[in-house]
Amino acid sequence: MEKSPIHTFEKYLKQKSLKLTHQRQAVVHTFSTHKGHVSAEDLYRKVQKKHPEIGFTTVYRTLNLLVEAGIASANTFKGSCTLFEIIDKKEHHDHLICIKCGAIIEFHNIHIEELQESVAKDHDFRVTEHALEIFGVCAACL
Amino acid sequence: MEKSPIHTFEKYLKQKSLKLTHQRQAVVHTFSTHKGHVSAEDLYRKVQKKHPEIGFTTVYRTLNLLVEAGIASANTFKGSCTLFEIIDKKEHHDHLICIKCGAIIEFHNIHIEELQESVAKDHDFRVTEHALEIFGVCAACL
DNA sequence: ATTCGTGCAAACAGTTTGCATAGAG
DNA sequence: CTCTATGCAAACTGTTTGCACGAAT
Repeated sequence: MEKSPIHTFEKYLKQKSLKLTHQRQAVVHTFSTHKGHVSAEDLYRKVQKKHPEIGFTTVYRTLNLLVEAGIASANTFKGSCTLFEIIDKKEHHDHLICIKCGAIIEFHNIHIEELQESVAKDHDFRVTEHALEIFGVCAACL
Repeated sequence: MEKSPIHTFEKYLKQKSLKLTHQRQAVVHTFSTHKGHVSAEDLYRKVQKKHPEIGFTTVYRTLNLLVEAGIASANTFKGSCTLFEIIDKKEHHDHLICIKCGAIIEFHNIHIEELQESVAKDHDFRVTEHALEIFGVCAACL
C-alpha cells in the first residue's frame, strides 16, 4: 500500500515539528496532481488559480521542503531552469528533451544504469545520483 | 594535421567578416591552454592576470562566439553554473562529478552511447546532443 | 503563549544588453 | 572611412533572504 505524497509530507512535518498550514497543503496537493516536471514559477501560477493569496516564496520554500523530505526531486536542466517532480517509488528515470517543443520524455534503461555503475567503479567513485539528458528532436517535431 | 583552436577561430572570424582583436586573441589563447572546464567568470580572472584591461563582457561574448564557431562547448551543470571547454576532435565524453571536492572526471563509454542511441530510436527521437552526469564521491574524498 | 510560517520587498548571482567610444579591416 | 568590438553600467532572470505580522500547535 502506497502512502500519498501528502500523507508522507504530513508525517515529515510532524517529525520535524513543523507546521501543516493550508498553504503547504495547497502547494503539495497541486504539485502531487501535476504529472511530470514543474518549475517553481509554473507551480506558483497553478496554485494561484485556486489560492490567489499564496505567494511565490511559499511555493518555493515548500518545494524545497518537499525535496528535503525526499518527496520531490529537483533537477537543474540546461539554462538555469530547475524543475521539480514527485519522486516515484518506481525506478529512477532519465530524460529525452526536445529542443524544439521542450517536451520531456522519460525513459529508463537498466543497462545504461549498470554501465554507469561500472564506469564509476573503474574510477573508484561512489555514485550518489546521476542525470542523463539526451537532447534532440522528438517524433512530433521531426 | 590538426588546426589549433586559434587558427580555427581566425578562419571563422574571417568567414563571418568579424574582427580579430587582441582581446579575442588573448581570450582564445588563455582558454585553449586551459585543460578541462572553465566558467566565464574563472576564465575572465585568468585572462585578467595578463590583460587587466579586458572586461568580463568581452570574455563572455568571446566564449559564446567560440561556441557558435563550434570550437567550444557550453555545459550547464547543476546550480546554474555554465562551464565551457574546448571541443576536442576526440570522442564526446561525460562527467563524474565529486560532490565533495567538485572534481570533474571525464570518461567515455561507447556502450552507453550506443544504448542512448537505441533508447532514442525507440522513441523516434533524433539526438543532437547528450549530457550524462554522475554525481558522487571521488576516490580522493572517500 | 510560543514558535514557526507567510508574504512582501529587497538582496543576490549569473547572465545579457544598450550605448558611446575605440579599433580592425 | 566604415563597421564591428569593447567596456562600462545597467537591465534582467531566477533564486534566496530579512523582517514584521499572522497562524498553528
